[in-house]
Amino acid sequence: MDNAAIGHILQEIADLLEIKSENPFKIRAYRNAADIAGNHPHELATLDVNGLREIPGIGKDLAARIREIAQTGDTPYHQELLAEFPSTILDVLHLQGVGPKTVATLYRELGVKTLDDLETAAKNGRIRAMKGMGAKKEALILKAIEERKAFAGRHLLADSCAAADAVLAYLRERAPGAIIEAVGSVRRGCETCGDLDLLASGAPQSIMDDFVEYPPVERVLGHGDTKSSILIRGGFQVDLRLVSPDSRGAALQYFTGSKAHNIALRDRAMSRGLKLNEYGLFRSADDTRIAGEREEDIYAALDLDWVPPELREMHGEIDAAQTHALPHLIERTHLRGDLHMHTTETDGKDDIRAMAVAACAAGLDYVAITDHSQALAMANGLDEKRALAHAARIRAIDAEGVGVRLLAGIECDILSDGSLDLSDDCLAALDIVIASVHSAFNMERRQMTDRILRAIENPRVDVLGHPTGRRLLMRQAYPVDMEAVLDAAKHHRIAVEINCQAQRMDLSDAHAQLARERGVPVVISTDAHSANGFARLRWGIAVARRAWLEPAHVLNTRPFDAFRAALRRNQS
DNA sequence: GCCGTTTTCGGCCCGACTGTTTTCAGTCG
Repeated sequence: MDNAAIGHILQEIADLLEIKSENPFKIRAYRNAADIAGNHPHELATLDVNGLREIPGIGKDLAARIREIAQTGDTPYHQELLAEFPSTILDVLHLQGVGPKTVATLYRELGVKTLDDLETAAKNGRIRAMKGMGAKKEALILKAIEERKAFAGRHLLADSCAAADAVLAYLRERAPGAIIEAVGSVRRGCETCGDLDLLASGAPQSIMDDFVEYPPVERVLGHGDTKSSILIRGGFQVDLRLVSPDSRGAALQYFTGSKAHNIALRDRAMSRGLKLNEYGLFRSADDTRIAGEREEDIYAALDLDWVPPELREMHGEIDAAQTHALPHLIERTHLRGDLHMHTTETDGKDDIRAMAVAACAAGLDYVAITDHSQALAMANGLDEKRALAHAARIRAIDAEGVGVRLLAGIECDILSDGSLDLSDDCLAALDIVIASVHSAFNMERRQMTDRILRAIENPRVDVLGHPTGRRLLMRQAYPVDMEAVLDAAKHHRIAVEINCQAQRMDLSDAHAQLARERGVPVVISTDAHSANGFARLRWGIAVARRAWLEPAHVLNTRPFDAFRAALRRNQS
C-alpha cells in the first residue's frame, strides 16, 4: 500500500464525511492527513503508530486508521461510509459548482447516485423543482457535466506555464502599468496544476472585462470587480484577482498557498494578536495595517525569513524560516552541465555537433551524449561496436573544441534480470554510464527493486536514470522500494537523476528530498532529444527546489573537472 | 479529529461571487 493509495482513501473519507455534514474540523483533519500521505517522502506503511503520531496533524485516531489501511488495504470506517453513500456519488461531488450539500439533497430527494443519474435528472427538469435550485443552476450542472467529459482536470506544469504566460501577455498589454503575475501551484512549481491563478495589482477595473473577453474563453464562470474565473480552450480554468498595490504582497502570499502553509501563517499571526488576509497583516485590536505591500514584510512581521514559493508545503519551512535555516536553493544558472541527451545516432533529431552548439547557447559548459543501448531496438539503440564508434566521434568533436566539453556516454538499459544491456568492457570504455529501465514495467515491487539494486551494484554505472519510470497524467511509477534504492545508491556512490522532461520530472520532489536526506548525489538532466530541449532544465530545477536542494547537492553544478572527479568510476 | 509555557476542553482561516433569495446558503479557493 503506497502513500498515494493511502491518501486516496483518506480523501474519500473526507468527501463522504462532508456529504454527511460531519464536523468540518474533522473533515479538515482527514483532508490534511490525505495531503500528508500524498506528499510524505517516507513510506507511511513502514511506520508504526508511534512513528505516524510524530507527524504533525496525525493523532491517535488517524495513526490507527493509516496503520489499518497500510496493512489491510482499507479501513472499516471507510467501508461503513460507503455503505451509506455509493462511491460513484463522489464523481458528482467533484463537479464544478456542486458541493456536499447539493450532493446530499440530490441523493436523498432524487436518488442521484452517478453522473449519469444527475444528467438525466437535469435534462428532465427535476433539478429546478428542488428547493434552492433553479433553471439556471440546472443548466450550469449540465454544462459542468459536459466539461467533465471533455477535460481531464489536471495539467503538466509546463503546459500550465505556457497557458498562464499567454494570458499574462494578453493582460499586460491591456494594463501596461500593472503588475500581473502567476501565483498558486504554478508559482510553487508543482509537477501538475489544476486551476491557473493570476494576480493583478495596480490595474484598472476594466482588466476584469478584458479578462472575460480573452479570445480563447469557452465559458465565464464568474465576473466580479475583484475576482473573475474563466474556462479557456485546452481545459484550463483561470482565476484572476485584482488588488490595490498596497495589498500586493499580502495577496501574493495568500494566493500562492499552499493552503496548509497559509493556515500555519494565519495561526502564527493570530497568536501574535494579528490578522492575516489577502489584503494585509493587521493588528486584531484596532485593524492597524502592519504590512501588505511586500511579501517579505508579511513574513518579517511574523518573525520569519521570506520563504521561497517552492517550499511552502508545510514540510518544515516555517521552523526553518524562524531559525534562519532555510536552504539557499539551487537556480538554473548554477547548472554547468547536462548529462543525458540523445542524437540522430539513435532517436534524437539533431547530431552531436548541433547538440553541443545548442548546449553552449544555453549557457552550459559541458554535456554528456548518452544515446540508447541495443535493447531499445525501436529507438535504434547502439550495440557495442556502434557505441564505441559513436564515442570516438564524440571525442573527436570534443577535441576540435565546440564551446562545451563533451563526454562520451550511454543510457544503458537495465534488463529484466537487472543485468545491463552492454558488456562491462564496453561500459568501462566510456566516460559516463546512465542505467535506466525502459521495459518490463509490470513487475512485482520486490522483483523490480532487486532488478534495480543489481544494476546499481555494477561498478560501471554512474547515474540511475529516471528512477521510477513514471509519466505524469499517463502512467504510474513502477512499484519500487525507493528507500532501498537510495540506500544502495549512497553505498555505491552513484548519482540519481532528476529527469527534466515535463511528463517525467523523475525523481519527484518527495524522492529527491529523500536523496538529499540520505546524502545521495543528484544530477539534473534534460533527456533532450533535440537541440531545443535544453529549455526544459527549468522543470528539473523546479523539482530540485521543491526538494530543498542547494547547489552543493547537485553534481552538475560543479566545474567540468570537479564533476568528472565526482563520478563513481573516477573515485578510488 | 488535532492540539496545548493560556487550555485535556474548546477552540480550529476567511473573503468573493452566484443564484435564488427578501437576508442568505452554498460553493470555491
